[in-house]
Amino acid sequence: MRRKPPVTAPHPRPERRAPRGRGRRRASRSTNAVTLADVAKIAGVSPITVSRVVNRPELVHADTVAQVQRVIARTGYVPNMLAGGLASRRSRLVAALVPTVVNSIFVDTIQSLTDTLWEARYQVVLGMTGYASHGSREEALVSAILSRRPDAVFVVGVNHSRDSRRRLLTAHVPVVEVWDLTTSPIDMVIGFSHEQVGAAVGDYLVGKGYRRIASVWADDERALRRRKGLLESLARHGLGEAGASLVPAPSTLRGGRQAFAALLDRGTDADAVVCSSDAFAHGVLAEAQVRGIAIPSRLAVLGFGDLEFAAETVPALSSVRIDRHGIGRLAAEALLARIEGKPAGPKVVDVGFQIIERETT
Amino acid sequence: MRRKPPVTAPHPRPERRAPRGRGRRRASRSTNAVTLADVAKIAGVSPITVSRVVNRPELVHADTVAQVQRVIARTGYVPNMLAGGLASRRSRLVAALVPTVVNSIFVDTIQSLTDTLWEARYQVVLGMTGYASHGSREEALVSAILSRRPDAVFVVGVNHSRDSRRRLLTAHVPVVEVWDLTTSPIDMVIGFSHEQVGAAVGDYLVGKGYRRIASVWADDERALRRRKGLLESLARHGLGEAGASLVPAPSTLRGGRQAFAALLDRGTDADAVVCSSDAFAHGVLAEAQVRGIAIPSRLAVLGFGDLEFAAETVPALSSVRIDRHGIGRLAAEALLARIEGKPAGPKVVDVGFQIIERETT
DNA sequence: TTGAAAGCGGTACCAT
DNA sequence: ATGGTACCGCTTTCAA
Repeated sequence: MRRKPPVTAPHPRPERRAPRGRGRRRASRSTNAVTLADVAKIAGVSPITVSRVVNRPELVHADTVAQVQRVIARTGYVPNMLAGGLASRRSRLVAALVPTVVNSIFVDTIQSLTDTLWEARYQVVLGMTGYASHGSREEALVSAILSRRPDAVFVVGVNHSRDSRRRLLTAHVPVVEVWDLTTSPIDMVIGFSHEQVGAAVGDYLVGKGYRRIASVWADDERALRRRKGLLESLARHGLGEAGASLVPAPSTLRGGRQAFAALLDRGTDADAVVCSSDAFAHGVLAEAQVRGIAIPSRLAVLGFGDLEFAAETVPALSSVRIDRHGIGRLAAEALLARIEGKPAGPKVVDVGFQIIERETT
Repeated sequence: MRRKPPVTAPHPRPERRAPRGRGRRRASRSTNAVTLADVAKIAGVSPITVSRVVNRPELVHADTVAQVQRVIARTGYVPNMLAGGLASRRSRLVAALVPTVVNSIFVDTIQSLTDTLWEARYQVVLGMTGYASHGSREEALVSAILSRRPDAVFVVGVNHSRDSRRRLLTAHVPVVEVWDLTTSPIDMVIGFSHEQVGAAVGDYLVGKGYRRIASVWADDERALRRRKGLLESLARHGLGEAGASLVPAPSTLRGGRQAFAALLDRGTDADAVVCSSDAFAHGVLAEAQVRGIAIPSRLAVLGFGDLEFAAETVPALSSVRIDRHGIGRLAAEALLARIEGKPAGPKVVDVGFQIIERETT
């Protein structure tokens, strides 16, 4: 099998005479790329054998593998996954739809998703949908991304447009919705209840003795559901919201600072401020520092997300911890299982949350 | 009707009876997806006409367009870009290789890149290479990503492994390296000189009267080149570095805070601390606040990146502004131009930088 | 303006 | 363990 034809450079041969199986054409947009067929010819094996060496070497004799891999290395062959995906109906691509990666609580989740999928030889195409308040392009993005024929879809949130949901359903692809909860997922959902977070925060603060609770909030859909939970909790305790300041998503330190300043300028008498994000809370701390508002003695502050910096602010920020990495990893594992056709796991996974008490409450 | 040259047919097979142009098989992995051929049949036109309606409707009669689009809408047809990309040799995909998106200064650049490309109907596949200090997987990623046949590649940094560089070169695809500068780019480079940033920072601080300048730094390659520029500037002024504390990338508030604490615990007498990132600088501010170190009267602090929060810290952080969005947009435009085969623009674009003086210096 | 034929570069299926 | 054949779904070329 060591048939080694005079191997030189892997470049377009002039030899164009013999009726090869299928006439070769070399399209105009020259792509002098080495193909699997080229490798096969040089290695003196059939194309399918090269394919196996690349994808399932355990099916091929070790000597053949070595021989073929040598040719691959020498020629610099790079598989064409467009062709492979088309033929096998597996793109080895997972689409991830997120509102944004800027100042975002989702990046750790994406990181874990990507890392876990990478181990399984999958790659992630990221689609940024933008927040609804900024004119979401989720629909166009769903179409665009489905045309890549992803083997699975990861999407933040559970409330999608009718059209998006239908497209996702009819794509016949595993879908995991994350960072929220619903009883009727498109396919699977891994997240937590925002209402519960809000309620827990309310109960916690009231339990600590705070009575005049204000909020600094992003006009993001999930965030607003947390606020709803908060207000319901307060109501149960016979309390109302002691003022609120809404800011457009995404959350930034600046936004939180300005929102809190607005709250103060309106003359709030709050003894606690709940924020829809740690970034906002950080902004509140900054503004409080400037105005000489003692925290937590005069004002408590609570964030959301428990980002890495929360433990390091001054004073250290109390927050709500979400297992951001866990969500990404679990999502990847669930999708992989579904792609492999493994028995379906639970449709709904509640990863819960945890209030982390630090110095600001 | 598929006609094979008789000469190649080992077993001249009897003509398929099927009246359909090409025998349909419906592979086992059922993909009851509507194809372009299905749409064509229903609409009573040829496949190529449907293709034109989707991609270049201006070439098709308006009535035909309307008719076909109606069928597309009704059937829920979603083009298969794997097939399209394979046939046309255009994937409409741009690969972006970045160290990380976590706590990252690159996200705005990615955002602008993505947005600009989206307008031109291109999508971005993000590859996270990881920082060298964490075991970079750039090489594997380059291979993996090139197998998707991107129409262009965007990559942070100019120092790649020999292998990566070779692969990128032989991919025969427009490449833009960003966030750094070199006289010998793979193809194009859009960025700024890190040495110059360091030097400018040194000159600036010395000019402001600071003499004992310490640094809180990430062990990232580009960051270290900024430090080199800083040290050279100090040397020119007859000064040395008044201590340094190195931290692993990526930059976080925590890392900066801890590094600064270490510096203090070693008994530094610095009158200024330069940080390799705004996140680090923010951490320095936090630690200074805790320790009651007055800023800037007792200690000046300077960041890098001029992230959105820099203007809002207390006191407001002086920093080095980079046109993060501009780099992303310019990179997208340069790549698009090259994809379209437009006359090549400049190979090297220096977007410069700007020292933003606020309250910490 | 529209269409027929011939691939693009792989993989599935079935033999051997 | 390896190979022959027929596609995967779309676009290109060339012609009408």
